[in-house]
Amino acid sequence: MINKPSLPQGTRDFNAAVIRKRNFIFSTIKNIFEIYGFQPLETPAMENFETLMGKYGEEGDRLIFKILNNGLSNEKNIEKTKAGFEKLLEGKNSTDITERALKYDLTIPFARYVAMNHTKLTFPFKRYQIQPVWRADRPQKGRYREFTQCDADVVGSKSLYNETELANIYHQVFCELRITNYELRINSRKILAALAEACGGNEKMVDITVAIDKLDKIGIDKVKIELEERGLTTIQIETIEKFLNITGSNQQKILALHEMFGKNKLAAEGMQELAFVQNHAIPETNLVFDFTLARGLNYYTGVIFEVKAPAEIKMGSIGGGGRYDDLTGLFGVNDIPGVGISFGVDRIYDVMEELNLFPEDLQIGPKAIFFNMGQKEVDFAFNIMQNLRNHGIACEIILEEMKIAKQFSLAEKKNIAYAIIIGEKEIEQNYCQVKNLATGEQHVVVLENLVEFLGKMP
RNA sequence: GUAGUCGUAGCUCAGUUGGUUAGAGCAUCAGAUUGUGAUUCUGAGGGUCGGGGGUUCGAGCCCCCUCGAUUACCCCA
Repeated sequence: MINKPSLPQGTRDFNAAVIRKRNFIFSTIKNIFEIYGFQPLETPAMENFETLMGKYGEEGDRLIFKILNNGLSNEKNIEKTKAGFEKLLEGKNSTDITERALKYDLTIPFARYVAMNHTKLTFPFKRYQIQPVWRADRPQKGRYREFTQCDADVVGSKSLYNETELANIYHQVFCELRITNYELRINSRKILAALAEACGGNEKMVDITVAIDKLDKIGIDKVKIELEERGLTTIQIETIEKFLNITGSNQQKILALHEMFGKNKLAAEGMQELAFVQNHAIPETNLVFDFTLARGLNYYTGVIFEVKAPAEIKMGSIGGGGRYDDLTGLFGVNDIPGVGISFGVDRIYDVMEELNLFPEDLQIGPKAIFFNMGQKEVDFAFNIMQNLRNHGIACEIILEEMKIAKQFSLAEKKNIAYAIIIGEKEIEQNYCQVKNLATGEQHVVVLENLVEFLGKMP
């Protein structure tokens, strides 16, 4: 009994039409990365499990796709396998069962790469990376188990100009994709740290940020309840509420924050960072200071970014990133600060599809197709076709005999621009009919001139 | 990991309180029509009703399990 074939949950096949649209996004992003001086890097689909473990928080670890070791049932491994499995059942991980995992993002593998190669790299080192990543998350709208990230990171530079450049990359990419009303939210972890300090200490930072990050979604009252559940006192919650009530323009927000934190050093630094980015960057309609922005990943230390899709689309963030002081420290190489951003191509695709933003001329097939007017004619046309191909003109020939009407609809489905008809008469008199399939216009072209003719036609 | 909704032809969907052999439109194929895409007409093929089990004289419909899709939560791009 043969089962119906299917795909693993959350994965997709991409047909030609989809790939052309995806490539449009990829090439737009890639070009701009290159213009800003970033160089490409690719890393393996899988990493050693230990490389990824513990880098994304508890929730993140749960979502890493683990790869089962080979040879588990091999006699000499069987004791180890059993012991390892016992550990798994206790909720622990065991390298006796899994030594490798699919990569979860591009940042940690990049940090691993930098740590491994830091003696050979020239700093500041700028790389971009466009590759699929995998997460064992439950799929839903805009969420896939296999999706592609486009990252750009600079390591070995503390300059805030990097943040500014990255903000401008976001702006330039989204303008080119015509997602003009995207929103780039930025915050600084230092401001959040200052808030945590004002609320009884750094160890409260995670609790506070996780809760206030949800303000948009669940509202102030529920945030307060969550803060209470997380052990914050009433006075501390009042402070946080005051913090969350800061609204207005970016300028007004800074003023209010200034008033609230006074001379607090961390807060002042954070505000300075945000102001710096704003002064060198993009329109305020796109750049929004958002002090509630936290971002889950623990390794961020300075400015953090998150890109929101246009408000009319219900979609999570379509990009994110931030500054990390010591990412490679996780791999034993200290003092390499960095900052990076990421584009979520799959979500950008969904947004563009919904807003109908893809250019119409992306769907191009071969330029010409030779109709089948009989076996002898095919034989003749084949050589003409090869000559076109040798001149770089994409074309094909219909090898099966079929009715003319069908040949036309076939050509149309393949998005082919021109039909070339060579029948008995044409062979005798050394010409062909070239029909523009979009307009219906038909030309008589002498065979010697066909390359030149098609070369000139759009 | 938790919860809701859904699953009938290639696609979009009908299908009565459970009742004969499960339907339509579109698409496909063949013919009218052996050198120009349309229209029209005629005909044809196509279904383990997601899968398994149960209740029943009888299940596409009711019950249980399971798989998949989708949406939301958690978290995230």
